[in-house]
Amino acid sequence: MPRPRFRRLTDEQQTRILDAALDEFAAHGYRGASLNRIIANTGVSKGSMYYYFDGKEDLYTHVIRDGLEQLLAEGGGVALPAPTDPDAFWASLESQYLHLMRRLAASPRLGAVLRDWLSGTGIPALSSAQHEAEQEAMPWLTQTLATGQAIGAVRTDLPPDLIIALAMGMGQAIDTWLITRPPDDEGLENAVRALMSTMRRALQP
Amino acid sequence: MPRPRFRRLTDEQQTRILDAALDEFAAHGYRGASLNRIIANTGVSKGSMYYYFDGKEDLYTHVIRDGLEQLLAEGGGVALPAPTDPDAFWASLESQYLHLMRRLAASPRLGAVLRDWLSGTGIPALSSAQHEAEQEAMPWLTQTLATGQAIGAVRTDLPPDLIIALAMGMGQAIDTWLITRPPDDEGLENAVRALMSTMRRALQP
DNA sequence: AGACACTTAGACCAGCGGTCGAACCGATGG
DNA sequence: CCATCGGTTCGACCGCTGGTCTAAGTGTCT
Repeated sequence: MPRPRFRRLTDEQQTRILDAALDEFAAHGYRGASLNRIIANTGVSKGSMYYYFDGKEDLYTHVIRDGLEQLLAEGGGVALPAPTDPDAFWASLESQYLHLMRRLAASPRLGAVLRDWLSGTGIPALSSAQHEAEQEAMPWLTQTLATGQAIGAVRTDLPPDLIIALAMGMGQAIDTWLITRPPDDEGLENAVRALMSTMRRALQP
Repeated sequence: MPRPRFRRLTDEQQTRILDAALDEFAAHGYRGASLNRIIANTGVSKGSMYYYFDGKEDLYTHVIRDGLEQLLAEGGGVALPAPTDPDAFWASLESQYLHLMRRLAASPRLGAVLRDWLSGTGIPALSSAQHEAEQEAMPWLTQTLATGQAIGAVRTDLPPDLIIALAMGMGQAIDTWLITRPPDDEGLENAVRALMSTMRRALQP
């Protein structure tokens, strides 16, 4: 989504800009972030920044997409060998979720910015960023849901998007709850286990 | 939370200001709202506004608290005669929740501003507003949870605040899901029923 | 009448996201 | 060798934001 010009910069310049942006967005969220500060930390001029990106939202979208890609790329996104019974399905989900949470815990800046993005569903100015980046995660969600339903692991008496919304809502609840705790790995594992069993109670047929 | 001076204004002036604020906050959320616009619509001068309120956040907090109070006052907050068996507990919860949602559907401005407030948990600038207004709803939540656990309607193997977080997360999921639908009353009733049964699955012992 | 606290008013501030025209740079063509 | 022309860089500038501050009004009590 950045102008193609941006991709023509040297990698060093690109990462320099994206890094400054990630810093700022992670520290202050979308609305609190100052594009001027990002620009100052980058060293590039304002005119150049607006030459590369359409504006603040465009830059934000790019940071989010980049982060999601990076997060899902490493084995998180590709489906494991399709489970054929409910137990295996939920176990696989749990391990994937744990994997995801571990990666998020390992890169706090990315975690902060993604959480900010997730919570900002209602901000109208960001609807395009929303749409843009949702394409990154949605296919995985719907497909996982579909296989879950196909093998009888997930109930079919609710609209699919409602099921997804419920799952995401519970996940977010656990996530924000976890943030307030000391994030040792054992606690994380327990929380994820608790979440998945609770989710299974709610979402199985 | 407004300065005491504000309460000394005539009721008409107070509602004039609060109404303009509600309008603006409902239309643009906290961050998108323009205090200058509120001031212009109010007719009062900037100096006076800052004489009554500490600033934007203070005004927002007051609007939220006022709205919550108003929402919970009319029979929503007071506990029904304490149910003594799980079925009654969940049924009572369902009816209260339905009542709440109906009232929210009936006053869209209040709904908009409360949703904005709920989703903005992460905004650090609003943490005080958060704290302030949470006092309004928290006691009811914890007490309801406690009675639910006492009569065996709610599981006790998870930390109480986690249970509350999960319930709120599911509620929010349903809520935002509902917003995208045509909000006829029958649909609302079905959604609430689905939510409460799902919540019960997840949260009962 | 004078003093005093309360209230109102709006000019002013730094910072925001975003725009814009001038300057710079390397390649191309006469 | 110079002119020209896209692509790129730059920072002054714009209208707006939330917030501050001082000066002027207003009412009341001595």
